[in-house]
Amino acid sequence: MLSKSLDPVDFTRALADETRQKIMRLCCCQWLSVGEIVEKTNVTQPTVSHHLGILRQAGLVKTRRSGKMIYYTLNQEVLASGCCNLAENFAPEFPITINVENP
Amino acid sequence: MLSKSLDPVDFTRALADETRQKIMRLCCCQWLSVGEIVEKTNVTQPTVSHHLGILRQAGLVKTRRSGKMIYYTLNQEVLASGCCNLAENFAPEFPITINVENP
DNA sequence: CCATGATATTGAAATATTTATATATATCGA
DNA sequence: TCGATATATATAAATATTTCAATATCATGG
Repeated sequence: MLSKSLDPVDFTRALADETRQKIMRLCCCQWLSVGEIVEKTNVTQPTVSHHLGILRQAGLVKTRRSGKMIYYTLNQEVLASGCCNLAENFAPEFPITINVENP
Repeated sequence: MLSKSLDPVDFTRALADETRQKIMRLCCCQWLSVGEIVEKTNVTQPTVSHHLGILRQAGLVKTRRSGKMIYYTLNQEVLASGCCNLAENFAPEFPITINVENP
């Protein structure tokens, strides 16, 4: 089942930052701990936490705790449905569909 | 032919504002003059011009002059391809396609 | 329970964005 | 060309965002 998608303003605002998109790229298809994300970006740990918080609030990441570490991964489903929602709202003449993978 | 789409950061930043989305909604399927857009929003004419400038720079609106007036309409094609691009970048597991209308 | 390591939160500085007022530019009709 | 109207630009104030240093919280091993 596809998730309920964000309001387009909230959705785009959550995405509209270079550092957040860098983080999103990093944990797009894998689970990374905060420390690993810090290593792979040029920003401090609190800054990474801040951006992860914004992404989390928007439902754009999933989290999993393992011991002291918290692992993050991008929620691609929410991302995809947000993109479709955006297109449905602002580009109705160019219908877009998600080709959901067979389960 | 589908246009070359924006960098995801530029694309989302252009969209990430409530006033701009209001303007985008207004001129989504119609041509509106700046004055008409001002009437239908709660902001002043310079503010509308400012936002139209941001949308124009991102290629998200088309313009047409008729006498003293300049008409704007949303470039749905750029919008749609930007959405697809975003999804391709950040949600590769949920492939999205534009169903281009038959020409 | 305490010390340690991982992540989150607080507070503040730097920067960017949004908005409005004032002004400039451009087009048209007389 | 002048005046009127439509839109754009410049400037500045208010607000929001990004970032970091300092500190707090949370989970684990001893």
